[in-house]
Amino acid sequence: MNRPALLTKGERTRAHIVACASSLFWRRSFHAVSVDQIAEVAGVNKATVYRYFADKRDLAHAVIRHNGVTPIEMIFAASFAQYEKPEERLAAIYRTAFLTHSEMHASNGDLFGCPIVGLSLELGQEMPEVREESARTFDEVERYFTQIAKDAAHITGSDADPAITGRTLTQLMHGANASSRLAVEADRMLDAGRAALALIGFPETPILVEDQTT
Amino acid sequence: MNRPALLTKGERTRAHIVACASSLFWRRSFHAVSVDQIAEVAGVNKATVYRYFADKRDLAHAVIRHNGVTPIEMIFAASFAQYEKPEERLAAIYRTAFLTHSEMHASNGDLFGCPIVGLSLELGQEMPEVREESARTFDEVERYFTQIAKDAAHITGSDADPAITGRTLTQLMHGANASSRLAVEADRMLDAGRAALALIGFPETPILVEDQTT
Amino acid sequence: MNRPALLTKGERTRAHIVACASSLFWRRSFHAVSVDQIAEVAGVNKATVYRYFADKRDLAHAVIRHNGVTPIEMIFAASFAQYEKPEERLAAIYRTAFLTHSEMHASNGDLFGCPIVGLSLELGQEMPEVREESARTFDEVERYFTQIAKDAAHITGSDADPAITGRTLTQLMHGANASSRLAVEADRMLDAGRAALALIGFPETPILVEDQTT
Amino acid sequence: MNRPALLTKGERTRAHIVACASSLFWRRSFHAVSVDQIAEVAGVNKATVYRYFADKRDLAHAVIRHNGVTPIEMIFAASFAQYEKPEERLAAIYRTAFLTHSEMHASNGDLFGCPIVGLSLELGQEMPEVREESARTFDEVERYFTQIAKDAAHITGSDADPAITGRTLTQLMHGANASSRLAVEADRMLDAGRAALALIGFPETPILVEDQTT
DNA sequence: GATGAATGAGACTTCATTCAT
DNA sequence: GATGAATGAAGTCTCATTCAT
Repeated sequence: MNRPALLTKGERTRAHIVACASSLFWRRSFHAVSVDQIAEVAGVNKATVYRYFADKRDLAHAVIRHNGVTPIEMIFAASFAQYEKPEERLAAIYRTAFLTHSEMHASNGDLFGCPIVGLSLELGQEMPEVREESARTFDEVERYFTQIAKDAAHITGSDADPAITGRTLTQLMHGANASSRLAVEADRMLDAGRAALALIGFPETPILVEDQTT
Repeated sequence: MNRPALLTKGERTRAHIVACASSLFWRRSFHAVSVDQIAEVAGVNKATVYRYFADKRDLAHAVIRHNGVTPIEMIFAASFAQYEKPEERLAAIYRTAFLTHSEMHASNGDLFGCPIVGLSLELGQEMPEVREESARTFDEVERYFTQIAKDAAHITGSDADPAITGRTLTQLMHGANASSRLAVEADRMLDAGRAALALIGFPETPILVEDQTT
Repeated sequence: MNRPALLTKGERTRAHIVACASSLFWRRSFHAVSVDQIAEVAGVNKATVYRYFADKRDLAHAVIRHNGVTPIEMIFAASFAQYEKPEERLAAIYRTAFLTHSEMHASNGDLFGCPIVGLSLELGQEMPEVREESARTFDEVERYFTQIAKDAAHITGSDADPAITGRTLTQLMHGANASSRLAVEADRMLDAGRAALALIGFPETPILVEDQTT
Repeated sequence: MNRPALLTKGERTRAHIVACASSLFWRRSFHAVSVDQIAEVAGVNKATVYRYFADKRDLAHAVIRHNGVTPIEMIFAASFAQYEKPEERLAAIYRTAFLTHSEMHASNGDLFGCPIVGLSLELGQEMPEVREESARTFDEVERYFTQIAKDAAHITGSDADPAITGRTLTQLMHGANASSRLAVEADRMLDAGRAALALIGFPETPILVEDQTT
């Protein structure tokens, strides 16, 4: 999508289908979305979907991969690239997550939490590879959080184990996504963000520039 | 189930169907399980299912209610009844959750996290009532956790807002369930439990009596 | 079909579906007939077909079994029951086959040869069990023909091996069916019948009472 | 194939596609093989298939024609060219058929009988032209066999009608192919060959040089 | 209170075919 | 002369649901 000319027509079609499927799975779950609907939303014939994906399960794989790399690059790596201080990095991550959720809520009237967790919980038994792939993605997330914890401990002089703090930060983000979606309140993200900042010893760091709570 | 003689035959059949459906939905998601399969597992005719439930969605409601009340009674209320100190209550809650997950893993080779979240994420859009019902359940959980936070703050003299801590504890439990299932590791529950105890100011409280980390 | 009251409703439905499928496969081959068409001809819903048969292949099995037992009982056993002399038995078998073909030709304008061979040739690779089942059926046919050959040799004093003659008679019947269908001429059956009678040493035995060669 | 330099590239491509389709139809039937598979086996693009053939049915015609001329040239004409005596010609025909089947069995583990009959039986209703074309082919076969019968009668002094014997020989060959394939035994070909030789009055003529009965 | 039998709608998937390059 | 991309129609099979007994 960001390298228009470098993709062949087929690659573009494929990527477009993945994006559409991803969005639909996110909102309505894997089994509640039919291949017909995916094709319709993507504006292609159903047979075209099957030209690029062996079956519906294959689409789930592609979606999980798509959503594993993309958001990490866009949220975590971006925050690390832009900021140096651990608390600012953490704040940036939650800020992005919160804003994403807020916009989603404003434009859709709904809000869909983490695009991977739902799919992985749903398909965990049926397609263990999907769960494994998303577990790998969250390991990567945990690495980012552990780095933040380590840097923060360096500054605060805390002797807490950064690995453990990293895991807690990861779980807190899971919980933030889940409770945001269940309560349909983006603010839950901010609550979690503040708790996360407190956890690494920077309770005062603001997440939003102003008090623009939604 | 705990009041055997007070249920009519029909009520028992109904309860049995709900229990079977709950277990299946938990493991394989709502849409991946057919009414045929529920009937088969329950050992009744499919038409019998429809005698007790208007349709499949109705079953989802029953399951959510079943899983909202039961675990709270069994885990949270039990812990409050048995212990007085907030840290012991919190430790008991995580102990039970951990042991449940461990046993599940040992006997099934798999482990299914929270029986409500998956269903609610899956059906959030399609059946908002389900999401609302489970949101109510988690509000109740949050009340329990807030009580613990308040009692703990009383002892430690912390001036943190118990409402906020309660919410964080709730989100952490969400995250613990999610990461346990995704990683297929019951130990994630212990990690979260320790983080939770640290959060309320009792980092030394043991969750398990010994080091029986399965 | 011949024991109306002894079959449950389900068994009748099942038998009816098999009969319809058999007729369609015979005329148009297995792959050229859709389950929809079978259901329509049988006057039942497609899902009903799948209530009685695991899949379309399962229907092929049922059809092969249906056509293995029935015609042998009806043609071979009947001829053996009615006649004693080997040449009369052989003549009766060919007479029945010829008349069946003639009637088929008269009423349908077409003529479909052996109801098993086509299916078995078509599915030989894809479903070896079907081929094996029909091979067993033809072994049974060969046993009948071998018996005729033995009885005939006893009378004529021929020292030809009845097993070999039995096999030749079987192959000749295969060929008669094939060439009748390909040429759309029931008379081919008579040609083969006369050759068969000559083979066992009774070239003069008439197949039809009169010269009613359609 | 035997005039390499005289074919244009297009003609070669076309012939190659026919050969591949023929082989696939033979093994797996017409309807069980998709145009995709034919293209893949032939190593060409699917659209290329449609450059040479109007549709799939057209391919069936080409295949029937291909298999009508070729084997007759190769088996019957060759035998007539090489031998003079009718019994030697007949033995040569069955020898070739037997060896072809044996090799097929040895190399494929399976054995596919006559490459025309299956297709014709399958498509008899749907594409009468196919059946007619193959009927013509078998008329030609019958002419060869009738010639053998006439020559043999001349030698033996038999007064049997060569036309009738020719037909019987043709049907026997049909039956030999069918029973070879159904039983997956090339030896059935030899059985039929011996019966055929007996039929024309030369029961002692050997089909194979030695006793190399695979 | 329970069940065997049946069904319409819709799921996933593949087919033969065409078009633009 | 050949191909990658696309499609409408049709295929097999399953679903949630109902009815008669």
